[in-house]
Amino acid sequence: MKQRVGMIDVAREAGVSLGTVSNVYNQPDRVSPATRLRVQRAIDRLGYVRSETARVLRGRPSRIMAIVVHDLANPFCIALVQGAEQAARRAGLGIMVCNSAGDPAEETRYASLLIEHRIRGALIAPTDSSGQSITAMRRSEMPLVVVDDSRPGRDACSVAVDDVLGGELATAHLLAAGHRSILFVAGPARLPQIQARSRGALRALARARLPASAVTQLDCEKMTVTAGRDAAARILGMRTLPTAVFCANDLLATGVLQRLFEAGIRVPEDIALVGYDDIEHAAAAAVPLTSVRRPARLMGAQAANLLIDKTSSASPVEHTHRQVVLRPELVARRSSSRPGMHVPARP
Amino acid sequence: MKQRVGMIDVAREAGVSLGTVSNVYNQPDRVSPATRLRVQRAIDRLGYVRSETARVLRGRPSRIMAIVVHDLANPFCIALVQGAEQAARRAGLGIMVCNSAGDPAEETRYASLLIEHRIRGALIAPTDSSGQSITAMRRSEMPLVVVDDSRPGRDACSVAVDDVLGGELATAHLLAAGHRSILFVAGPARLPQIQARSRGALRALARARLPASAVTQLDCEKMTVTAGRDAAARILGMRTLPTAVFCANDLLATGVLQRLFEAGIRVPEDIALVGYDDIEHAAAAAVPLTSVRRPARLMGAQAANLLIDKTSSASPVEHTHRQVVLRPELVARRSSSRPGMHVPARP
DNA sequence: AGAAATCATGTAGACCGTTACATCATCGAG
DNA sequence: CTCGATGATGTAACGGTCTACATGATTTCT
Repeated sequence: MKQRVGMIDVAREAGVSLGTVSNVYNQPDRVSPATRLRVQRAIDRLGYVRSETARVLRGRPSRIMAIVVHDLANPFCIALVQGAEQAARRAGLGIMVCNSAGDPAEETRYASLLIEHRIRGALIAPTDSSGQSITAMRRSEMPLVVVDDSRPGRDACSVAVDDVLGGELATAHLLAAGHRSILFVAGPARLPQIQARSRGALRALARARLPASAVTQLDCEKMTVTAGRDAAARILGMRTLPTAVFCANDLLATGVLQRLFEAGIRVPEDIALVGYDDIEHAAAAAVPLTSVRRPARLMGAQAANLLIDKTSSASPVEHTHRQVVLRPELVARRSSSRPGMHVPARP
Repeated sequence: MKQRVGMIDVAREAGVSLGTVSNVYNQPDRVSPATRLRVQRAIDRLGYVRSETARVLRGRPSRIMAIVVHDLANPFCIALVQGAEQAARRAGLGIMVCNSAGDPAEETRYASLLIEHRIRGALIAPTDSSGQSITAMRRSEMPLVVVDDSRPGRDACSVAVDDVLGGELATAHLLAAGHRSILFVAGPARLPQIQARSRGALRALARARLPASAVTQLDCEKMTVTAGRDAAARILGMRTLPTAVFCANDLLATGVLQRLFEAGIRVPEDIALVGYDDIEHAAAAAVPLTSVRRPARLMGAQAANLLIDKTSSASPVEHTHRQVVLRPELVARRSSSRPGMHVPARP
């Protein structure tokens, strides 16, 4: 069982001093080509690998960053992760994925794990608005980028989508198709994203000079397919059915679609349906789903790049927080098309 | 701008020595309750957090482990990650997710990143059979668990599914429904998993005393929805259509289903369809998809636990590699039901 | 009772593998 | 002979863990 081989061993093997080996890595041009080669050979011979652990301890920025999401089962989060992973990979970094599963306690636990590891920084899609873990991280001076939190906070970098506009787009689309009885199937009302989308719906009504009563809201505890099925069950129990349903999320919409289908209600003929996020699944559903697209991969990538810039700049003091707000986009598909003017099946 | 606070600061604040603070963490019962409390208070007051970096450098096992998958876009891999993440969380560890994107070079790059970081260990779903990165890791003595590689190697821990059985189950199911002209839409033929499923198909034929010609194979470069659409296009160009299609993967099956539908071919009436993996999406498809279920989350969790056990045992020398092989299971849904005996729509 | 052994607490100091910085040779040019 | 370059060396951090040892109080033995 051989001992771990360190820089000293390499130095001895190459017949130079410790510092020279370090220089070969960090200031190659300060070392004469001959010595450099000798050191290189020693490194290969011994199969030496630098210890990041020691480098970080010495003050170098870590090459690991983290992304904390609230639901790994949600394709939107997955897309965020993919985007971030891709950007990180380009910069030679690795990504730690933390699933808070919507539990603020888990989020906090992960936060302390990350702080203890002195990682490069974190992308965080906060679970609750209180932002306990965020303040914990900020206290530890860990670089942070907040993702998918629409509230305009000037005290941190963030990447988000204009959810008010998103809600407006969806609603306006349905209004334009003639719907005057729209149900907004919302997620937990405490989430700022949900509130924003709801405000967007109202704005659409105002723009169209229609009464606020044209949209009613139905809150759900979770934003999953199952929750969508439950919501649909509640819809079916209503005295008068809405003519259109706008869901806060494509998973909810998928659940609603399934349950309505089972009840023999046709989409879009009987009820028009619009989702949110435009996850990949949406286009391939039984009835291709109209949805408000949020560019998740792009968001992940932008957030990661923001963090990388932030932590690469030589002078971290003069850093100003940047807020990126992306525009959502309505993707019309069959689930909301007016009878007789079907959108072709091909996505 | 305050200086980072370390153990010495805590010690000074509590009026004890450095070692005592360390003992409060590592051997709490060696220090008197009074002192312990005093130290605790100092820690809280100063907002001190231990540096994992320093601990690892001193020889403590890291609290980060990694999982390397070949395609983050594949729900099967996501499920693996979810399982591993859950298990890791229970053990207080964090998971680093690395997407090799099917590129052995990336896999190797990640491998060295992981080694440099001296992480706890790695779960790896290898991209190519050569296993370059695996040998790199093994040379560095990093604990390893191979996931989803069916080849029986006694030189590493592994968690896999019996893919031969999986291929047999799917084929036998179709044979039992009377199909005698089955097409196996395979992935890259070099992948051992694909080879195993193919062998399974042959075994099913042998068991049923049918000629090997009852199953033909169609290779695809990738295993994505798009590849599935392309495969379907090729199928449509055949002189005589098969009566059943068995896809190496649910993504392929989804693509095939879409393309066949567009061509006006009904599933299962005209062609029966069976997928593999049983991703969540499969049950919710337009035509619920029959599939061979692989318990991905369980695999991820088991692999993670294997790794945790391995790295927690006091005596790492007397460790014997364990190979876990799980049984796949056929989940019959409408896409393969015989006309007239429909499985109910509800998944 | 006095010496010795036991015990609970703390302390001191040597690492772990790097990096940064100050120092020190060496040598040709002016 | 002094000056600058240039290249290599030595060493002090970084923030912990851990072993060995000092301290004093309490118990045990003779």
